[in-house]
Amino acid sequence: MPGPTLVWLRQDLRLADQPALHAAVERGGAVIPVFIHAPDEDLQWAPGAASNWWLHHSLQSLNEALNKAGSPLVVRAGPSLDTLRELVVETGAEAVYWNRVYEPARVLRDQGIKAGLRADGLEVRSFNAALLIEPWDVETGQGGPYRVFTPFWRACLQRGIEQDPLPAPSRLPGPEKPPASLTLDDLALLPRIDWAAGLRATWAPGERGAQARLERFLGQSITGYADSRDRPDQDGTSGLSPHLHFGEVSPRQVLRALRDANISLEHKGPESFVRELGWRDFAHHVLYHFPHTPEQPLNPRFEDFPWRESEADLAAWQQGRTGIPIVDAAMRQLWETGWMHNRLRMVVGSFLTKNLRLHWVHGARWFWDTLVDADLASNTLGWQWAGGCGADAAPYFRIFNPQRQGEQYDPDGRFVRRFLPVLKKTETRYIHAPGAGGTLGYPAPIVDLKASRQAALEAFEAIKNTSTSQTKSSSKAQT
DNA sequence: TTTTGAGTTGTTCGA
DNA sequence: GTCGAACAACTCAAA
Repeated sequence: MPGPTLVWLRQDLRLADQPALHAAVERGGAVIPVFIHAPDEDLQWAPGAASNWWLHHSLQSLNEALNKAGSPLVVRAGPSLDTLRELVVETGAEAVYWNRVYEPARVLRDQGIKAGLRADGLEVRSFNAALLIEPWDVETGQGGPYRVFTPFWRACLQRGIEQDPLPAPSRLPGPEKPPASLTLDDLALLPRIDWAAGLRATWAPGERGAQARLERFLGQSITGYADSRDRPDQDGTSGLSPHLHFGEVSPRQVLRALRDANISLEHKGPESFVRELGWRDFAHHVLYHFPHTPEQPLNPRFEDFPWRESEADLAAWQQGRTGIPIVDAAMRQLWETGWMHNRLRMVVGSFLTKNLRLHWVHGARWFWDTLVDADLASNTLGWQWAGGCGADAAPYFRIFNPQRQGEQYDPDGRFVRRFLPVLKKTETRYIHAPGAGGTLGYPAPIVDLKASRQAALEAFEAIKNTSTSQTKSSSKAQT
């Protein structure tokens, strides 16, 4: 009988299609699932408040499932390597398994941990649980990483993205004597002042919540997804982003569910949804190969971009009082529900970086603290794209007109009225520009859209020919 | 090495 | 309201 296996859980908080857990059961011997709280190891990108709220509930749900299966979750706090070593001593574990993560700081950390534990004589294995294609699985004809989505995705599809998900273990052999565990409350992940009512009303963290969300999406919205996904006034998106981030469901399981429901990937809706899963992988690809991008522009020309600094404007944006209804409603949706519709992320991102001309990192930081789906890869890619300095080969400087976006994608103003009750009685023809019709209690725009657009174009002119946009060389790391 | 085709999500203007 | 063209002429990736 082999000695126990520690399964170190991070962003893979599920039992089904769980490669590390599955391999630990296959190995034989006791299986000890472990969660280690070590936010310091994420350096300046430690999880934010909304993300921690989700994590608490996801761990709670996971613990119930693990208990039922026969081996309760062991919760610890402290440096990951030291904690794993302590647990090895306490349990007599002979192996440590985990599923890989791809954030630069964690990649480095995990390399060190793998080497350290192997030097201790342990069997260490890591697995892919989170992506269809891992960052090193595809490369360009020249042998480098991709910087443009479409060729990346073509290469992924050519390679094949479907793989059979693993079944959930029916039973987990627990240790004879379970090691001591902290309670979830000990981790103090929940806010001290309870602002999470809107989150509770919106979300059901955990593996079952993820399955329910997936089933609802496949039953309701996937057929018309190609169009309805752009409509914040409709329930047209999957809402799977936080579940995917925490690994409560895997993209492989999502693909399998599509197949099981006889939904053809050839059709427009499903095809565009699966491409969004591709964007998720692409974000991980870019972050892995360009680890400086959470703070530095992928396109180095933007190092010289003349960003403005204005705490007042930043605060107005954060708090949803810019005087642009679609922007303000979106920022309040974020604050209340911990989530924002994808199109609105582009709209508020463009407004912050182009109209207010504030640095995109300010936006990335605010999203990081307020999103339940905050993910370093996706957040970084999204904000670099919004700022114009990222993986977007378009030959012009893209500036959204938020009023126009509102009129186009929230034509009746239903979304705006939902999050800005002060505009409840505003006529629809004025709902996206109440400044023109005059609405009591709603601020005038803090910036003139036309003039600020012009100023952004001029600022872009200033850096256009400063240098070639050769990206910084990538620093590859091994896992 | 050089060439070629193509690139998530847009806006404005004028017919 | 709708449609097509102009915008300005950039990079990426593959052939």
